[in-house]
Amino acid sequence: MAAALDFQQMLRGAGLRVTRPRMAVLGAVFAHAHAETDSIIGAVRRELPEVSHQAVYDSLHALTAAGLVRRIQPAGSVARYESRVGDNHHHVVCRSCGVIADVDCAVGDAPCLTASDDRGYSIDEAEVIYWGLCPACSAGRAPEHP
Amino acid sequence: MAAALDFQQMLRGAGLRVTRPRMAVLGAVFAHAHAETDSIIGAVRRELPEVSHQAVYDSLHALTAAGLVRRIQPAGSVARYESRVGDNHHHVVCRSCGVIADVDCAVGDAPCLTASDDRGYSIDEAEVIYWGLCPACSAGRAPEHP
DNA sequence: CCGTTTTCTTGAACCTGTCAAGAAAACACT
DNA sequence: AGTGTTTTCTTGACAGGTTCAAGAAAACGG
Repeated sequence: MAAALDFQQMLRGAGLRVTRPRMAVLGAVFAHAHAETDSIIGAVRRELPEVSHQAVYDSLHALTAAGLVRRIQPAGSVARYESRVGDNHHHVVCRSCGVIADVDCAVGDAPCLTASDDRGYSIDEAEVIYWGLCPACSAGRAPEHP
Repeated sequence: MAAALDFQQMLRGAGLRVTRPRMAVLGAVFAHAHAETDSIIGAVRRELPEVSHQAVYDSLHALTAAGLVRRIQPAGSVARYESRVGDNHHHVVCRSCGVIADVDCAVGDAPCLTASDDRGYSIDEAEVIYWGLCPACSAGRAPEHP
């Protein structure tokens, strides 16, 4: 777990101003992987009860643009954020309850970055999402999100 | 391009009732690849001016559930639909103008369907989205969607 | 042709997320 | 430290895509 000082350095290193809301948002994203915006707002407010949701949205945008966090949004889901950036991992999403888990890239370092025919696009990222059922849901147990 | 009779058979084959809105929606999805919901509503109304958007949403859900069309929704985009199903192709999305193109799967038939570590999930689909710039946008020309 | 079931119409609501204006805070410089 | 400039946060309203709910209409089986 990264500490307050680390977050501060991360912000400065990315050329961003250090503010309480940003520190709290960064902490929330590191503490809760794949958290949706609403959860992040909740987590931030436990530390700083007065932050506006707008501040959280702005912070998340700034952090995403700076590459400190990554935004993921599987179809049918709201935006989620995670702190693992730059390590080319992918995600498994449960069709039933929506839970997301990380999956390291099957093929190596930057594998999928080449399409068979790139259609003339200049590709800079390959995103892989595996769809299926999480262990709990495939076992027939009640999903987290009924 | 598939004709009305084909659509009718597709619906029946999938155990769905044949209704005018569904026929029109199916036709619209086949005619316009990667069309967003709004465009589909427009296309359907050119044929059946009185359909409600709700009927289109319901039809799209039914067709998607039946596997006749596929719903795709890259992050930051609204829902889009396509008629190529079951052939394991993927998509390139332009970061600038949002245009989507099809890409045949690089590795073969059902390649990416195996994650290095599936985390206990029972995976049934691997979705790959390549992000980059389309030829027009990377050439610096004005994007379609300024 | 009739009854049952599914689907469509109508109209309203919801929920993320964004826009806009001013107040407050952070940083650079002295 | 103090000050000025720039960025960021607060407040409040708003937007667009999608869903919910109730009743009317249409499709299908017999």
